[in-house]
Amino acid sequence: MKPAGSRPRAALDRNEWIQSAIETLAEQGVQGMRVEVLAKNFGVTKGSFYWHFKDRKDLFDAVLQTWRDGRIRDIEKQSVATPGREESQLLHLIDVYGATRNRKGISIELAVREWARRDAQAAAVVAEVDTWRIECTRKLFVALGVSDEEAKSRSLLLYAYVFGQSLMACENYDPRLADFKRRIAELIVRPQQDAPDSPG
Amino acid sequence: MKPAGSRPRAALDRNEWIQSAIETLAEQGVQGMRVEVLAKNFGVTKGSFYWHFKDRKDLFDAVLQTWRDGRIRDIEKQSVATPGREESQLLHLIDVYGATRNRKGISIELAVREWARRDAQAAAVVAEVDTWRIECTRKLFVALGVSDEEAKSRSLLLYAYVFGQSLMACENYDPRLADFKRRIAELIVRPQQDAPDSPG
DNA sequence: AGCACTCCATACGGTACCGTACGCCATCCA
DNA sequence: TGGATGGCGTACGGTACCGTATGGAGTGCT
Repeated sequence: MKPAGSRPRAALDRNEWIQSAIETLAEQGVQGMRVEVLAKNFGVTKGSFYWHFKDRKDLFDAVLQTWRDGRIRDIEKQSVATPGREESQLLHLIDVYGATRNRKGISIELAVREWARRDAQAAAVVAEVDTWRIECTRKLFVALGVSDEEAKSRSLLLYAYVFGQSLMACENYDPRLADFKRRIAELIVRPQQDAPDSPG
Repeated sequence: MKPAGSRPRAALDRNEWIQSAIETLAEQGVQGMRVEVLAKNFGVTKGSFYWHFKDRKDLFDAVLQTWRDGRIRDIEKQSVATPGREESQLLHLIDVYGATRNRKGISIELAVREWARRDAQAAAVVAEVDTWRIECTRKLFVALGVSDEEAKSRSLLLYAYVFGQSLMACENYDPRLADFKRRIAELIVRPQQDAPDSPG
């Protein structure tokens, strides 16, 4: 039995390094995942790191795979179609990526995509995740009765919008921003523009 | 009169450093703008750099201001409303940011926004540019006859979409991708969903 | 007790940077 | 023709890293 909470320190495993690296990735980008800095955050030296990992690239690969697996699980969990509730499921999806909450998840997303712009492996992982996501929302749209083309288009728009939104700095543009976002979400999700809603 | 094309090398000025730094920014991100690397690209040493700039931050500030000024000029140029052509102007805007051409401009955009996520000054510049852009497209939408709220919402959607699009890796998702993008652009720009277009 | 194995510390060499101090050459100006 | 100044090279100290080599404390096994 291991001395789980003893003073010196519990032994680290690969996964703790990976989780810590992902947090650093979110905060500082790829370049921020530095061996000696991660080690210092744990209160150990890099001797420990090089016990668990061959080199820095080994950590990078593990981070990418861990992110990929987590995303795929999440996507499947969030996109199981519940007949009759597809529209609110889509709206919920947009809301989840809405930057105010889930700040950490968004940061990781952006950091990985930034990474992908300059690294082929990361780009491949992002492509895989994107394809999964679009496929799942496409099914939700199809369940709403739109054509396949329309469903794919709207899925693309949905994800491009949510990611692009988190890139923009418009918090102070208009106090009614939350209303605007609701309006946009409905424009994306509604198969047909119909009812004009009056203020009040 | 300066010896403009003499063999040794024409003297550099601040602006050449700044332009080179912006290219590096697009390719490698903020961390890539390194004094000694930029100098080596010019075939000089950093002695030259520190003649033109106080320090690295001085270059960073200049890069941000240069980008800001260029964007503001571009936005004004692209968004002068031509009565009766507002819809095609908006479609053209979406097209310009369409990643396939204008690759360099997009790279700079993304790099600056990545920068802005971790630097308050950059964030302020991005906020300024975003506000300008949204304001200009808002006017175009208003000229199309939609309400102020709708115009602001669609402007937000438009820019979030184009930036988000360049973050995604979906080139191989479907060969009809170009069609999808056209469809999306029209969904964003059209004040009212109306005519169902049949295939063929 | 003795040994192996796990996990980490220490120490080292090497690289890529930042910023500064200072020197050198060309040009312009009186 | 000499002195000021613009523009850059050279050299240095310092820091923050990566990766390796090796030692050493703790634990389990026999």
